[in-house]
Amino acid sequence: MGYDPSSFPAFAVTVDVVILTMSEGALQVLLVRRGEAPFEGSWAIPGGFKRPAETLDEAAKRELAEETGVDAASLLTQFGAYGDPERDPRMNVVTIAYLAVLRDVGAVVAGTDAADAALVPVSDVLNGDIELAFDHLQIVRDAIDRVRVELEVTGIATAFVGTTFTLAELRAVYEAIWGVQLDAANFRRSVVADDGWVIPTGRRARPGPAGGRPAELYRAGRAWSHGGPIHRFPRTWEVKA
Amino acid sequence: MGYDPSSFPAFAVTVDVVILTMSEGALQVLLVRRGEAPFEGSWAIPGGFKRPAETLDEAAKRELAEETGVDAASLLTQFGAYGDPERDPRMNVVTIAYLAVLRDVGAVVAGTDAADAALVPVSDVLNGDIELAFDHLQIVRDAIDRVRVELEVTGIATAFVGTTFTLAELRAVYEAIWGVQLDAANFRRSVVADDGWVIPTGRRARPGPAGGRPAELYRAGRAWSHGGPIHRFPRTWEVKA
DNA sequence: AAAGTAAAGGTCGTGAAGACCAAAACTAGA
DNA sequence: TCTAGTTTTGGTCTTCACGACCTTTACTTT
Repeated sequence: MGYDPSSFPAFAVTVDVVILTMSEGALQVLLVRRGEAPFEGSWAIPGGFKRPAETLDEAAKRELAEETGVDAASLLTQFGAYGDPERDPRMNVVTIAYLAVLRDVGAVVAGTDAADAALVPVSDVLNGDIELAFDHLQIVRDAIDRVRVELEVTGIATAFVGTTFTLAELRAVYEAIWGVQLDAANFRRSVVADDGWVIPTGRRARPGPAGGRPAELYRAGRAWSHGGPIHRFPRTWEVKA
Repeated sequence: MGYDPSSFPAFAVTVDVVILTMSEGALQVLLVRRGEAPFEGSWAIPGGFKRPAETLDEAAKRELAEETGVDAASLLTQFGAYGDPERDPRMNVVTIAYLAVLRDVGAVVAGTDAADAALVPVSDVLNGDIELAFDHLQIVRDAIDRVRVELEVTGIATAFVGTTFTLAELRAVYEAIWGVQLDAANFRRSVVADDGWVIPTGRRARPGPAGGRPAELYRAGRAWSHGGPIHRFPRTWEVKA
């Protein structure tokens, strides 16, 4: 690497966080309304400059805390870097994108550096109903792609629900993110067969307003480094090229 | 995002490429010997500064071409960003890591900005027999992790072999990367059942020096966006936490 | 010609996944 | 209190993917 250490192209480095949660049966993303140019007034995913003394992971954790008040997310993973020269009209900015999964945050607190913040359904973002600043639409798309495979390959699903949950709630996570319908009985079998992933508490949940047999309450057990209990794709795979 | 566009922390941004190939039945990584401090004389993965006018993908493609002469790799994917403040003793450097897969490159040409270059078995790197500069050991580890799941989840295996190959060669890719033994008959069944992934050419390969029935030659068909034909994990999954 | 080797093809048993049905346990309303 | 509706939970059955293992085919070398 033959270069002069003192003369290198300088870039701004930011960390952006796609914060996902389940709310009202749908997958939601936390957006902030930009308070200044460029893209003043439009929605964006929260983020900010990396500080010279912190790591990327620390920067992501800090941004998440500033925006939501949550200091420890259920999950916070880096999933991509974006550095197109024109992605920020002001200057050359390289951003490292993180995916955060939170159990439903009731009241979203607007962070220190955002004029406004809101949870919006990801479907509204993906189909273009809500326009995002910069290349944030692409970043959100990539985040969704990531969470979809993460759901299959790790035990990430429990990160979306509370500390105690019913199997129906857990099933709703898969159904919302994958956009499929899962058989309740078969789902239960797969999940409890995966010994240790969910642990029955012995307590039961109150049935909803429609009645029905009260569901058993579970809590999250161990996570998986590779291989979750539920799989999509009946065995027909999609073609890329 | 309340910041002053003119006063932001400046970083150096580099792109590093982990170049993998199969050679002599083992997974190999391309390393360059550093010609200057720091870590002068030790091995590193090739990389260099991102230029202000190019995208990250373009920078990776350029680095790959500079180092190997190959202008179009079978595969070139971004898989991680590294930005620890102390990762480079001279200054604050954020690097974006790419994974490149090449069919066996016979003669490795030392690039313009490297004193020396060589293919070394990844096992020698992973077990510490070969020490790498900076945090490049971690980067190579992550690259291997990535290629292992990519192998299962996409049709990436054909990127390691030539334009025409036998099923035994293809099977060797899986066996080397996953460190497993696969039954030749079952492997064949899985692969050809995945209609369109490999296409028989009708021609046959010359048997090796040990003799044996000549194998049919195949060429790569379409790739997969998700879901390859071969799966590891007999059904026992590893625990993370 | 005989022995050796690797590819290719077959068979069989196990087990996972999905479709579908039935029972259990609650709510709401008559 | 009784009945209808709803949801969870449990059961059965079929299908099919996967791995273990064996046989046949087509070449090599001696």
